[in-house]
Amino acid sequence: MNFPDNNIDALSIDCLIFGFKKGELDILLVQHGEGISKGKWALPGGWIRYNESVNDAAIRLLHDLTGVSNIYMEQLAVFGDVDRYPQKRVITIGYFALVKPENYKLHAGFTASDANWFKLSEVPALPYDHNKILNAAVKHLKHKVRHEPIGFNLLPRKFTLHQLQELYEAVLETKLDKPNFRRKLMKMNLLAASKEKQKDVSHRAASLYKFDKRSYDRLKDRGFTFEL
Amino acid sequence: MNFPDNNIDALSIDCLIFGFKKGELDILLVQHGEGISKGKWALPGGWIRYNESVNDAAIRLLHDLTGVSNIYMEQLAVFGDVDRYPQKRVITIGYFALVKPENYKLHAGFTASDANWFKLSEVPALPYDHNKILNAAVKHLKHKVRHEPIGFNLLPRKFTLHQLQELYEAVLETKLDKPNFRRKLMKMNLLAASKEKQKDVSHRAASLYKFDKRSYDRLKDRGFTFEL
DNA sequence: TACCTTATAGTCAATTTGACCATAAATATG
DNA sequence: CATATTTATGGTCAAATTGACTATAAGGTA
Repeated sequence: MNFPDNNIDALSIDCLIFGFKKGELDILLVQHGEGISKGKWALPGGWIRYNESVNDAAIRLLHDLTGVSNIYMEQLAVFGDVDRYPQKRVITIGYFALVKPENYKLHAGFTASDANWFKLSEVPALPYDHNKILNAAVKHLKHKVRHEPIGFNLLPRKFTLHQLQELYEAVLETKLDKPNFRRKLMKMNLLAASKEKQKDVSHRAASLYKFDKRSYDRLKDRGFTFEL
Repeated sequence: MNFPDNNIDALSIDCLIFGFKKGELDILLVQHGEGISKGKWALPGGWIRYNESVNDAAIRLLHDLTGVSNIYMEQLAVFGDVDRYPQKRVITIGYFALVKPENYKLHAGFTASDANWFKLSEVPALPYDHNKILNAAVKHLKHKVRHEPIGFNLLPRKFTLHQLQELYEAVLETKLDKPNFRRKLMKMNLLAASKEKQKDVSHRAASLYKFDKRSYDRLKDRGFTFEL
């Protein structure tokens, strides 16, 4: 098939890129340089090219922003209210992504005034229906994190159990009991202990673990479902 | 805002309408009357009008087929591969819907040769990427039915615990222990017993229950989550 | 060395689960 | 009409899991 390389201009993609740092969830926003909403922070997004799949478009957009290409990503939802965008009818597909701290740096080409991380608690008023989209994404994250082992995508490749607990506490907005949390996670057999320990802490160093995707896939085949 | 009343022709909706009868899941398909795939059974779908929201378009399409307007419905996903549709680039939004047996009759205007229910196990090869979309929908149903009380949307308003169990057995493709299933569901406090009993059975009649959405909403506010 | 601080291990009662068995209520049959 | 048959509904019991804690270990720092 051979399509001209132009855009489908009624259909856009908006990215909901979450990060986790200092015990808080972050979201990546960009500053609009032109148009009606100039100067406003908004969800990063773009147009789908005529000869690329919707998923490929999302991958491309996420890569352009973060420089990372194997990022955790999934469709969130389509937002298609008639008046969500001014002047013309634009339907957008929200893409939900989670990035690890090691990929936190923005891609070359972006400066802090172009694109930046915002604590979820400090997100300003966004243009269009972007606040609504963000709320839907947060709700999705809260739900999904309890039913599938995706939280690891917000942590470094190697992490301590305490870091993992802090993540869940931040996402679910609740406190968890340390020994119980630990016991539950360990019994699932999803974490592979590495020989390494935490460094540069002024107290006993915790063991570092990795999420063991192999084990998870095996368990899932046998009917296991992650629940927290 | 005032838009011309034409279509956004790069974007369609396809509906995945599930039903449940005789212990088996059904899916509603329509027969194409024109075009390349003439005579083939396919997912029912249509175009989004320029002046209606995407959700409204889905509601309209579902109503046109089933005659029902308060049907359980949610977005499934966007399917946007470049070559999913012949000749031109069409991106489609899958809508997932569940209908109760009392709404099983097709809307006037459709005959059995236009639109019909197919057992999931007897679905023919469908055009475009419709089999892929259907598979995604089945997977979604299997997952969601365990984490949210949506199964009731496939049963009559009043149902027996055994009917409910049969539904879960069909969806999850597994056998469940009757007394345990019963105990678990009852303890959730989501089912309101009606005074009525099953009729026309040649054995002890079972009590009929209704799903109590009020209770569920109250419980959910207090942090309850449905798990099966 | 004493003393923080956090990691990690263990205890115990209460609850939930899984695998059953028992009884009840209705129709069907001889 | 008694008895079999069928499904509903109610229990039991050991095993596993959870929730709320307490205890000890392993570093650092004063």
